[in-house]
Amino acid sequence: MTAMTSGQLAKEAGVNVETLRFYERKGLLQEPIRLESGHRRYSPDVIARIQFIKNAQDLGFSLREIQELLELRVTPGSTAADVRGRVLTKITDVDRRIKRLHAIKKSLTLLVATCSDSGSAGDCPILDNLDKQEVKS
Amino acid sequence: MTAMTSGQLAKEAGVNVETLRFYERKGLLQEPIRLESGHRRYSPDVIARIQFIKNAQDLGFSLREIQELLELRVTPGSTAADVRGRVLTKITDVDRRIKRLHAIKKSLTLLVATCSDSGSAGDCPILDNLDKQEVKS
DNA sequence: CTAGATTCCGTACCTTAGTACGGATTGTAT
DNA sequence: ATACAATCCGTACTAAGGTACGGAATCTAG
Repeated sequence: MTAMTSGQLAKEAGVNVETLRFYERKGLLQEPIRLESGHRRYSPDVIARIQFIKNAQDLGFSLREIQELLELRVTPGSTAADVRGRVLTKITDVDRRIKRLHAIKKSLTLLVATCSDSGSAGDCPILDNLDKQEVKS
Repeated sequence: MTAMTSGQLAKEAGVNVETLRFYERKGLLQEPIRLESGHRRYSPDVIARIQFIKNAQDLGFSLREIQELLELRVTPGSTAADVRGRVLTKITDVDRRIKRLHAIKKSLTLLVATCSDSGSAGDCPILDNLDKQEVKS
């Protein structure tokens, strides 16, 4: 079986059929050839492409960014350094988010320390502190 | 000036007027009294309430969660331990997100190491690796 | 008093990443 | 041949957190 239907591809790749159409609209998947009937016929290579998308998503890339990565792949004149740059930018981005979460955690931890675990919610110092709290990121 | 218009409140609190209506619809802000004309009249206390919301947002709480916190405040029978519990849950959540971001960063860093910064994008090993990459969270 | 600013309302729109729906065609198996 | 499954399409809907729009009514300053 050298070619597959949308249903088969969806199953193989572990995505919804609707998702295939969605990716196609977004330009993440090339428009496949069609039968006379209009039904799509996919090359099994598309499975790998979908894996690529999912892996990149797992690494924190948005579909927009993934599209750009995929375009780099085929754009003449684009260099490996370009690709590397995207990844480095993403690392910086991830670093920022980690820092921010650490700041949040710190604030939350301080907040918990103010609360003695007894008494009514209305008297809970946490709620009062939320009136003044500030997170530094 | 013991009472203020929506425009004044919005300005004082640093939010959009539309946001006030939005929060009202969401139940985050109590419906204010109205003039004969139907125009809203706010107590200056609402500024603090909006600060509370913004601070809690900064700490990673969603509007839904903030609403629950605000409800705890006035629900008879709810305890300080309840409030404390919400915050502890949020800390756990933040921890999970931090761990996940660390795993992502690690993978991205490994990815960058595979790329020699020269050559064409099509040959970049990063793109090949994205076909097999896996993030462990 | 009148112009221009503000506020009112419902609704639509935005982003992201899909999922769901419903009716019309095909494809397939018996 | 007939039934049932799969696919097609456009559109609408979801979540979250708002922002924008347009027309009507009201408020305020000169």
